[in-house]
Amino acid sequence: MYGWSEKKQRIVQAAMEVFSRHAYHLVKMEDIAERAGVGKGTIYEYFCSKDELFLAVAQAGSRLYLAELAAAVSAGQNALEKLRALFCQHLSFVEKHADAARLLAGDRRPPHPDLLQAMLEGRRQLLLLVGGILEEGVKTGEFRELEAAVTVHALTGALTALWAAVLLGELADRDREQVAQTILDLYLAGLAGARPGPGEQ
Amino acid sequence: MYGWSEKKQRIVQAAMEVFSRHAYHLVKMEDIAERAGVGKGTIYEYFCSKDELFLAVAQAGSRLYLAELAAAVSAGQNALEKLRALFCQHLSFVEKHADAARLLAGDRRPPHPDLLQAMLEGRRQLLLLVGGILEEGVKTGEFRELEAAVTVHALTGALTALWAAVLLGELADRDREQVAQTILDLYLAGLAGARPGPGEQ
Amino acid sequence: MYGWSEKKQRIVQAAMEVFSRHAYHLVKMEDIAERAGVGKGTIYEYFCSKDELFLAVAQAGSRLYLAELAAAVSAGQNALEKLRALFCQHLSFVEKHADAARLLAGDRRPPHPDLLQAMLEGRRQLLLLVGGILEEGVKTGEFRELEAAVTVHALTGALTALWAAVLLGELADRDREQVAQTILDLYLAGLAGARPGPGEQ
Amino acid sequence: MYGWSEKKQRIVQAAMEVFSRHAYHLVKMEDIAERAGVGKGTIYEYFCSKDELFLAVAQAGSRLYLAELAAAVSAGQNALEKLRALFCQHLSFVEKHADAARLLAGDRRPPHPDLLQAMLEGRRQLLLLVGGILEEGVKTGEFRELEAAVTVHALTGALTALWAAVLLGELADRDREQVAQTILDLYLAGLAGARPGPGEQ
DNA sequence: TATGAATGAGATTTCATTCAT
DNA sequence: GATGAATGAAATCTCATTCAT
Repeated sequence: MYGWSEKKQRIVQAAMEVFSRHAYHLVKMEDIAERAGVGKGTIYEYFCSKDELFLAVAQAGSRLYLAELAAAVSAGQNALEKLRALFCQHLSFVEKHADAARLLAGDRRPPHPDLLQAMLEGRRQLLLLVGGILEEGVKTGEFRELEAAVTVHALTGALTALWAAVLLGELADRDREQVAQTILDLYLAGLAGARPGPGEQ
Repeated sequence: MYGWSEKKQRIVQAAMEVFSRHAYHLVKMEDIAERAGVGKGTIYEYFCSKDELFLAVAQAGSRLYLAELAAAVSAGQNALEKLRALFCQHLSFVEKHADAARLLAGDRRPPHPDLLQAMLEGRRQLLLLVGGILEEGVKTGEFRELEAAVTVHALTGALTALWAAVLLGELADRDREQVAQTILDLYLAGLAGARPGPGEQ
Repeated sequence: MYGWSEKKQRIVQAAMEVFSRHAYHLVKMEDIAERAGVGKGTIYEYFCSKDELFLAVAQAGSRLYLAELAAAVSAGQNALEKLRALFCQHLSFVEKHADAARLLAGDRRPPHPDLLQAMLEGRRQLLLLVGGILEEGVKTGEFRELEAAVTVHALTGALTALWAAVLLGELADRDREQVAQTILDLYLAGLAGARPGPGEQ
Repeated sequence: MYGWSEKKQRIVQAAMEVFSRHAYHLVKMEDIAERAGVGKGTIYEYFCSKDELFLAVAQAGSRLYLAELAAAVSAGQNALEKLRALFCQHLSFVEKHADAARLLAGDRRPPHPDLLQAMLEGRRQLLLLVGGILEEGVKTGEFRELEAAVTVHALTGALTALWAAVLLGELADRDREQVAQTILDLYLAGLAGARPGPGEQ
């Protein structure tokens, strides 16, 4: 991605903006070309099909997201800090990269069956990242014994749903930190438990 | 929906099967007609466009889901039971109605911008249902004080993610009850808390 | 036409109303059926195709027109009277049978090439009728020597154009008799000649 | 029309040839494309719909006709000469531009109601042109007092009918000049009057 | 390399016609 | 005879893709 020419970058950026706002079949190559400020044929210098372009865009978004997330998480010293970093970074991302978030939260189904595996790759990475945090927490005793392989879905599902809520403006009046804290409390203490005091966090 | 003719039902059923397996633009009206065992033109006797058919299918799936969910939830005597019913019924649904679940978990983006509001209706209903459980639990003291408007997204997000996991076969080896229990534990006691004993459940 | 059942008549009448107002390809068999108050399939009990129905309608209109015209003309005692009757009756027709007039003045091209000859039949009849008047007038000396085969087109063309003008409302403020007289004057005396006195008419 | 690209011209030309020979609904876009030697999609680069193409063709024919007619007429020194020029040029046109004439003499009804006004424009222009000749003639005393608003329809109707006759081969054996002279005599001297001597013409 | 005019496969949709009732 | 639900051939129009410039 970093070796990409400036023009290729422009095309991907434009495509992300368009694909994130409209369903795949409503997006015309010409729309993307226009927004990128290049000719329609130029796109085909860099991508051999609309499908491939979509995949590239989805993967670019996915990689950007995962890179930022992984970086933030890895800065945490323990599972708890990592979990907090996960939620905070995740919520930051949707603000900085609304288009990418909209794309990643949107169509799950690939535009062509052949791309299914490629489009599931990002999901796998995220499950690994979150699963890793869970397992680390269990190992260190920060978290109780739990079934990481199931729990991980609850956590990643929450992430996606938070993006959707933000993008639909349903959390527009809320502070990001406050939202992250609320979610963190939920997953740490549960619905029934007392809110942990500041010292425990 | 119950006043629909048998043929309309067949068409919706066929459309759900096809739309749930392939992206909107990959689905041809002819595919649906063929699967429904009717002529292509017959679909247009009942739906004026592909868009409208898709919407009808999405709404049929959504209504079916919400009806089953609401029925199960309302049988619970308190918030805790309702939450358990929510997860159990949700996981049952994906087994009985894999197509509907695949459709509801799939495309978030409407095939045409005009349909956005209609397609968000099901989401609103679900948020109300889950939000209601949370608020009831807080009122009765079953749950601690919490921000229902934020928490609700974590819960609904988990639901969707569980479907995705099931549909991708990632939970194929797990018992549904066990999964529901794991999730329930997570949301009741949190990651840090001790697993509640049987008496507390 | 007189042996037609009442239902066939209703269908032809409805078809005339619709075909006279909209281009052939904009008219749906269902429109006609609805206006006739019969089922769509019923039309096919009487006519085997849309083409044939159109032809029947055109011919019905044509026959009605020619019959009325011929009757009026034949009442004239000489060519001059016949010519006057021609114009008067022609202008009456568009008032009494606006739909038929609109149809006859409208599409010249048949909806299918095979129908060309049939649709030219009415035209031939009209040319014969008008040509006959001319030849009679020449023979009796009422009219000067002239080329009937050419002149006849000028006269019939005027007829059609007058209908068009009436149907477009361009002669709405004029009395029919006055219009007929003006046209008659034109053809009798020409543009340059003096208006013939009443005794000459 | 003169700024049109060569390809657009080809398309209009091909469309005129096809539309002039077959009813609107029998003409397929592919027929036009094939005759123009372009791809089907290429037509849509220049015209957004079949309707619009038809309108463009009709207007192109109409403009060509009116331009040639107006030029010929304006060369006449007086009303009489103008009237003669009108008939001569009119008859020339059908020989040089049989397709355009066939189209203009054919369907009066627009393929879509919305196009009615646009398609009546040419008619209006012709009525103005002919009406102007009549009024000039009356003013200069070349013609007697007459109702131009009515008479004009007789003249334009004759024009159309002459085209029809020519296109149907009914005047195939006649010399154009002779036909024009016959018609001119009719309108100048009438049916009853003596044929004007050469000096009067 | 960059372009966009040209293309035509392929999609949706219409509607004349059929035929079981 | 009368009906209208069902049909599928066929039309318009779109748009991903190509390729001459």
